[in-house]
Amino acid sequence: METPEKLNFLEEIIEDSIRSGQPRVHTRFPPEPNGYLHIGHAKSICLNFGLARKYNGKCNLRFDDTNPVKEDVEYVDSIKEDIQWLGFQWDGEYYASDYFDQLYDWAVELIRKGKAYVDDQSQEEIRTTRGTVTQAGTNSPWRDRSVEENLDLFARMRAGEFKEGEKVLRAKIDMAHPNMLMRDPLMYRIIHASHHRTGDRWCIYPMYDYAHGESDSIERITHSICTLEFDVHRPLYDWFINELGIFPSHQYEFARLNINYTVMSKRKLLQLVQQGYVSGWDDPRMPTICGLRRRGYTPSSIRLFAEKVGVAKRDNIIDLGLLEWCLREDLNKTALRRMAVLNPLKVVITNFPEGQTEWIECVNNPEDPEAGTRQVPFSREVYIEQEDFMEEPPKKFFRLAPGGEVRLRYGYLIKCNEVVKDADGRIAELRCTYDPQSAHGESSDGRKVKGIIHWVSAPHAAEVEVRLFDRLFAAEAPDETPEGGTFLDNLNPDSLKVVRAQAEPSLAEAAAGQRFQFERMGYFCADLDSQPGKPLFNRTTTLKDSWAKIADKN
RNA sequence: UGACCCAUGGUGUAAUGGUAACACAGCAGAUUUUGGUUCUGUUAUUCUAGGUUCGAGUCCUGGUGGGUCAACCA
Repeated sequence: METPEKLNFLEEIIEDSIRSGQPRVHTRFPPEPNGYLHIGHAKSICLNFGLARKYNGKCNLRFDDTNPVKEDVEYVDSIKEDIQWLGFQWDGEYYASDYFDQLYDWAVELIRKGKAYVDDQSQEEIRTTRGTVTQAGTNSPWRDRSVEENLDLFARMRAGEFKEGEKVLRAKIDMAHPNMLMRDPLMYRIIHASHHRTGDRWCIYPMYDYAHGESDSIERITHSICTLEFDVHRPLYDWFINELGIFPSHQYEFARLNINYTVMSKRKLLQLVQQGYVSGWDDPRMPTICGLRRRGYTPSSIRLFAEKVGVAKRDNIIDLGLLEWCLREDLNKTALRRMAVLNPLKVVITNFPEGQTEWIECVNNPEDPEAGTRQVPFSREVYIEQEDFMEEPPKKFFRLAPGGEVRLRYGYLIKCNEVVKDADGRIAELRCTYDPQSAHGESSDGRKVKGIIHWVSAPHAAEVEVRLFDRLFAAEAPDETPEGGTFLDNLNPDSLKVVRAQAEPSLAEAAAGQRFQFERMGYFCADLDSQPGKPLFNRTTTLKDSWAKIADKN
């Protein structure tokens, strides 16, 4: 039985057009190269490339590079890297700047048709005569210049005869239009700046609204999808295409992705970087794609997330927990298990011979038999997690306590006989005995213990640096601040904690980018700066922790 | 106060005029050498008022609530 597939509204639109005889699907992902991509862009990438893939169509990568003062090649490189890392490949690499000549010719055509004019008003005058959302604007005194004069002035704008702000080219639509964007929108402005691709060839640059639809049209894009805030731009998008009589691309809008406990605007992310609140665009706490990558997220977990959040036109705030769930879903199946103790407490096993090492076979991944096993050393002195021992355990505490017994994961049962304290009364070490008959899940008399804890042999342990990340913001909606506040006030002061951990020896040789599950502690990834012999791990995310909930209730 | 978009469990997303469902989260239990994983069960949903219809989450009208738009940004 085939279950009917649930289509999102964009797929509905595409399938409608297929049914009516328009089978071709061509999308595009159109970033401006003025910053790094974030998880919100990942949703758009998955949509554009995913739709093309699903309907045997194509998806272009097009850089919307119409504003030379904001853009840079540094960004185009990072954008390409991020898209490929996510698992997508574009069918063509294009730049809006490749169309500057065509766009110029079309502007001349609109002037000839009496649909565009050169305006001499200042920026201030243009702003005030545009009116407001409730009041109509007023016509520019230059609105009715002759075609010849407009042609001459526009050519001289291009030739560099005017200073920035002296003149602009405007579409002649309707200064009383209820949609503000239709009140004689600007098509070209003068910018005497070098462009990262066209250099100094141009000193007039097209605005987004004039360039975007035409670029889509040139590439014969069938479905131009963008976020909701461009909805009011659609009439203008259509207006230019209609007036020019060119290939009719169509724009469709979907709700952008929002996630709680983070910010998604490029401006704010830039601020975090520039003011040093994070170490860079790829700080593992950032919602940027490079940040998530460095943190240890997998491409497929992000694709799964994009699929799970779906696509609609309703504003949304997705729970960060869903992204983490998608990550664990992936990593649980693929990450090799290792043992590392983040907050070590020394345990001496008094009845284990001094100087002896026993090698214990440990499963690399219980979810994947093919991952095999490894040998881990065991000896008289081991480290366990401080939080796995309590002198006065609460109810349902299955871990170690005075007189209590737990199993060392993959190893023996140990019983705590003595708690040794230092001069300040702090627990210095535990003295335990082990049951030599208790390997492989057994015990000398058939008794069962509920607690299983991870451990590392002290003399064999590798000391490693581990960075424990928490959410960057303490507030669910960091943008919502009281009067006079900023989103920076909501930064989580404890978003980064660095510890020196004791890890099983093999971890010392981890290569940058390798992912592991440290049993019972979470998923970790060797950082970009990690080197064999001097490893550095990022905690990608914790494991689900149902004990924490029980402990909270106590 | 203008135009446009949106409104379904806590969070998302479906239901295409005919039994309101799925995922995450929550809760309860089973399994488990990770308090992980897996499995089972379970709580909880159509903004509001009218209208059309045998029948409305879906169509229509009004209201309410949220969002977008007044950069020579994209």
